[in-house]
Amino acid sequence: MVDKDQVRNNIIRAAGTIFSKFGFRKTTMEEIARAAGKGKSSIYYYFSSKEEIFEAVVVKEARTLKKELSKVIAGSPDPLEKLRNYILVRMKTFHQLSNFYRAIFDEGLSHFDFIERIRERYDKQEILTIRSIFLEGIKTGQFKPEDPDLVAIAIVRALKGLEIPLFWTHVNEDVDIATEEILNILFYGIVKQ
Amino acid sequence: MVDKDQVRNNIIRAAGTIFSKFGFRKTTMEEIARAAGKGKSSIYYYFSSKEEIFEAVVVKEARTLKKELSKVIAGSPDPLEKLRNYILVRMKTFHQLSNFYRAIFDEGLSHFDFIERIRERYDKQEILTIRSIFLEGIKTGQFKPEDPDLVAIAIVRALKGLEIPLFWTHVNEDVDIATEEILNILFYGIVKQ
DNA sequence: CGGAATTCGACCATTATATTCGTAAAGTCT
DNA sequence: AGACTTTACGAATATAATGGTCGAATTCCG
Repeated sequence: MVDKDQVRNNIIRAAGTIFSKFGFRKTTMEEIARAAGKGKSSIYYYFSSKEEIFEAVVVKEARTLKKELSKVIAGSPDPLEKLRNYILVRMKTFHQLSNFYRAIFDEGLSHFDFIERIRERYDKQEILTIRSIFLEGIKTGQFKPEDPDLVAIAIVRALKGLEIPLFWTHVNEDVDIATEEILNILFYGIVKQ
Repeated sequence: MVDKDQVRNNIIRAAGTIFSKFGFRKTTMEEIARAAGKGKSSIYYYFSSKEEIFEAVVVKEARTLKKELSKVIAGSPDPLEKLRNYILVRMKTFHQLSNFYRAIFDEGLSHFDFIERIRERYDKQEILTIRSIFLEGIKTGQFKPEDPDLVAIAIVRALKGLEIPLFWTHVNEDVDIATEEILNILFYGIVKQ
């Protein structure tokens, strides 16, 4: 009982790396089991279905990302730095997990209601976070005193816009550059001069 | 007739990127077709099977690698540079195509006889190339006058050794470092001082 | 027009795969 | 040790995915 969670976590970790490489559909229980060092049937002792494993992985991944972003934000007192680092880390993570997240958007995979929920909650949180950074920046006089709600939403939309080519084309290398580019444009348009 | 080759190449290119991401097994005809902008059945007008497409991709990829390596070797007159660059480029390419090549080694996929043939020919060629560079280096006095055949084979084996963890673990980032490391060790043991 | 080249939807046969189940092995407690 | 619980897995199954075929439609081109 005590290390059932241990094994569960192990499975989640193993499954995570495979999902992130091949997405939901192309990942088989066989592979997950092998990567976790167990027989295929044994997995069902810990999870009732492939979807449940996927859900666990998504939840864990979301939590990790959230933690990482918090750390980044706390890392610098300068709102400008904060915003820059936040966006950079967020894009990098999404980039790494492109296959993984593609599974979420791909085809009929969107009928995973728990994903919709996570996604929605995440979007709202992200808007709030950016809004808050932006507000700080207004206070310090570094950002123009625009409506923070509108600006936050605009930025989130821009980031979402970056996801699309990120997940569908295979020209992944360009994304980092594109992100930097967008960041610069964003700042030149946002920073009070 | 004239742009049948055009379409064929297009299919090969499309299939190549998918194979390189997911390997032979996980890549479906449906995906290849979609990526090539054709219906699934239409693909069979140009290729008689999935294996045939795979073969075409492998051949093309091998040709590209060969060309790139030739260029690198011709690029520098210094045997030491040559060897270093050769190994670097070779490892980088194999690294990028890890999924792709994994398909070759995975499970029962090795009964693709044409792959065996390519592989064998490639290994022999590689030994000759390295041997030749090493001989140059002996002439210039930069390498110890060891038996070039044995040294070449040893190096090729070392490179092959690097492939294994390269293709099977997921800690891919470490490989570049590992390669550099090996290169340094190799040179410190090889370069006359 | 008329025939050849090209495309594709519908279909089939086979395979792959998620999940179940019965049972074996490994602990655990008394 | 023996009974009882937890954990593991091989074999079996039902279903979905997929490679490949075929004939009909569409486009090309003289």
